[in-house]
Amino acid sequence: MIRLLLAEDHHLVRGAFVALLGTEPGIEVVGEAGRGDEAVRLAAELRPDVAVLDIDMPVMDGLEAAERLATVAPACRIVIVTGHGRPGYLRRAMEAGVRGFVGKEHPATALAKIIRQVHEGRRYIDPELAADALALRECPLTPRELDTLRAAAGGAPVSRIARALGLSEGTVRNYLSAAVTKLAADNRHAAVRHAKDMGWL
Amino acid sequence: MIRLLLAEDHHLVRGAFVALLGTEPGIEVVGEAGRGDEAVRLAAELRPDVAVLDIDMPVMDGLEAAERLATVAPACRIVIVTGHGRPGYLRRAMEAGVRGFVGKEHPATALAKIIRQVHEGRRYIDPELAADALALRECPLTPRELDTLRAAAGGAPVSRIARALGLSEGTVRNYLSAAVTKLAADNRHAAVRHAKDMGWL
DNA sequence: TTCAGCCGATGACATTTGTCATATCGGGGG
DNA sequence: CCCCCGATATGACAAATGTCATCGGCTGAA
Repeated sequence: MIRLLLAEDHHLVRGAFVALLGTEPGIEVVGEAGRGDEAVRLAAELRPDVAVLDIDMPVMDGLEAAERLATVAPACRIVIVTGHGRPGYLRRAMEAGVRGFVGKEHPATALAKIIRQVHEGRRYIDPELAADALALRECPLTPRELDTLRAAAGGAPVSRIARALGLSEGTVRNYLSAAVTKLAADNRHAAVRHAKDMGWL
Repeated sequence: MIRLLLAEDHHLVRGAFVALLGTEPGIEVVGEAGRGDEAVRLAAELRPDVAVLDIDMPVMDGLEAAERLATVAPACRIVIVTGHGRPGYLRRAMEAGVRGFVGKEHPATALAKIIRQVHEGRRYIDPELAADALALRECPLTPRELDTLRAAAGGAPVSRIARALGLSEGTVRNYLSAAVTKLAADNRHAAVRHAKDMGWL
């Protein structure tokens, strides 16, 4: 019997997953969490064999939860489930030692099989998402350029970004200009979007 | 027996819903769709009693599908399911004659009950989302201002927006300026974000 | 009919951004 | 030790953006 921990912020979806997996022989859902930190706490307590983590959760996301689980409950194999296939997610998951990675586009019938496969110590990576990740380039931005871009998300004017980072306005513009150039974007807002899509932000 | 049509773009989630509802006595899932247009086609063909539509779907979203179903299959009662509780969605749904509206945060066990209730001709509105909607202010932007803002999302420069909408650049800037002023934003990008948050985009 | 409000446009102007050259300072690699 | 690179800054200039006044056409409500 595989003891499973399920983390997914949408209660309705989580309940549906429980119904889906509950019918599977050999799988038992022993815990449910709606946030990443809850999942970590429950995993430490329940010692499940496998944890299925959604990425998109409030307070602590599934990737951070996976990273913590690696130290808190190293015996627990992890399957990450994600709605939007941002490249970069997969990379982070791999670095955290995650063994399963599937998109929500994946056929539902395959999930139980994937869980069993991961439980046996094998890996499963959604081929669709793996293909995206292979095309993923290294981030060409320096750390400070990334900071600046991050602060620029949300449409703040240069003056506020400069204040937020404790830099001069000129410096901020230099960084943003460099980022825009490197990403071949029209302006910083497009650059922000691009960086987000590539999983660099 | 309630004949149910299920529309949800994420295959994994859809399959889970089928599992969840499949265990319910008196409910039978007769069709599944991954896009709004598919749902409309299937509803016309299968004549289900109730359709459960996710809002967030590619090509045609759940709200538009609901609007079309009102004419294509008027006997079919509709339950809308939504992940993010953008205000404005509820309003549109009500105008389309939708009888059920639940967030994905809703307890999963309640879904079957809601479907039965809607099938009987009663209504069910998620109290959480209803509260948000009551606090909803009217959108102060004119239709064209909204179009322009929409085209500005993603960081396109004015020149491209103008081309996309077939307007002069001056006009585009006027609209954007008006939108920025009305929303008390620093610039159009902040205005886009604000409008999105309010469910106006 | 008159008036208000939206649509679309133009021109002028101030401000914000984006770009570039250039400078200093520190750290790391050859 | 020297050189390069990243972080930080300044100044200058061009381009994009935001704001405002103003115009004419159209439509719906009073």
